[in-house]
Amino acid sequence: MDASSQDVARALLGWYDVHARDLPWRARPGCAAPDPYRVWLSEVMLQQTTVAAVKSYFAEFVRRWPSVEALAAADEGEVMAAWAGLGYYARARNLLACAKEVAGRGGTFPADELELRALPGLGAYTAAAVAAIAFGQRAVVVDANVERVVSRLFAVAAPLPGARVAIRRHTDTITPSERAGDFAQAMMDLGATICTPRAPRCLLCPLSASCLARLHAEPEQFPVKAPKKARPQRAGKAFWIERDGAVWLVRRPGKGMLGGMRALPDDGWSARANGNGTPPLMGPWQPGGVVAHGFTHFGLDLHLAVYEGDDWSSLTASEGEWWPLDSIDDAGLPTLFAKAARLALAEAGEVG
DNA sequence: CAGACGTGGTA
DNA sequence: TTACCAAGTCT
Repeated sequence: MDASSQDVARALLGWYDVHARDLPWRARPGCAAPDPYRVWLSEVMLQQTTVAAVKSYFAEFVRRWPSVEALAAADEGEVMAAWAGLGYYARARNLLACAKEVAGRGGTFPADELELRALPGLGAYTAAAVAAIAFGQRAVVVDANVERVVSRLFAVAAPLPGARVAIRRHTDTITPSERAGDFAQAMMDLGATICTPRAPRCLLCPLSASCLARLHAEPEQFPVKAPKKARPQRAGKAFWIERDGAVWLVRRPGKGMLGGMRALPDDGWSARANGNGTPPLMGPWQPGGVVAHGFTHFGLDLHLAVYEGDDWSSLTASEGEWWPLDSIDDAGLPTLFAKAARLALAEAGEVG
């Protein structure tokens, strides 16, 4: 590490000592060492997810499952339901699988980055982050914040994702041996509050004197990104089947879209194709409203179809369950189907 | 390696 | 309203 790299780390840590965000999963300064369980849980929740969205989920998870052993013993359906609304549901499946692995080794997370990387749901970023934040290891932590800060600091002209190798090399250069966890969190706090995607607050930035983007061009021009592909628009149906104050819910297959989540029956829509219109039982159906929902890789117009018949005999318990409408909020429906349920209940309310 | 994989907030 | 963006991982 040359002198200027040390200057960057020193300036950033000095700024962090004053301006660190107070977040629920962070150890208070001067208090006990961070709890690896809380660090890991928060890092998984924060993957592609905002701090604001994570806070209430983190509080509820640590309340219900205060330790990795407690989480490892949890019912999978309850974990999936507790994750409902947070998105990227493979994270919840991997979370439980990881908890079981860690519980199997005595409830102790490995402190080594490579061993962490081998656990379910821990990729390059999360393994480095947990090694640094929970265990104080020097690890090169690169997330979207760090990519933005570093691409500006060094005016990296190559577009993402190809520039990742160069950005990682630059990050390695400025990462200190001491306080590696604070350094990583400081980079992320800087990216979240000062070195923002739009209108960065360079006048408040502790690194502005070293920033090549600020020197040569507009900082907003970094990071350079490859153009994005168009997002297809799809249409499909969700089926609302009500009986004696309960609605028929199914469990989606373990993998793929909304995998493992409780759901309304649907007609097979996907990112690739519209639904085929096939309902889960024969009989009279009435069209309901439409829910517009945006996924990362496609948009969906979900058309609600309401069953108006009185023969439910073809619905078997192995395929689904009757869920009481007065506790529909506890069903653990992902947001798309929670919206659809809200719409169905609102329409029923208007009629009745 | 490019695509699959959620959702809510912001401009 | 559309588009982009957020502490990525897996295949």
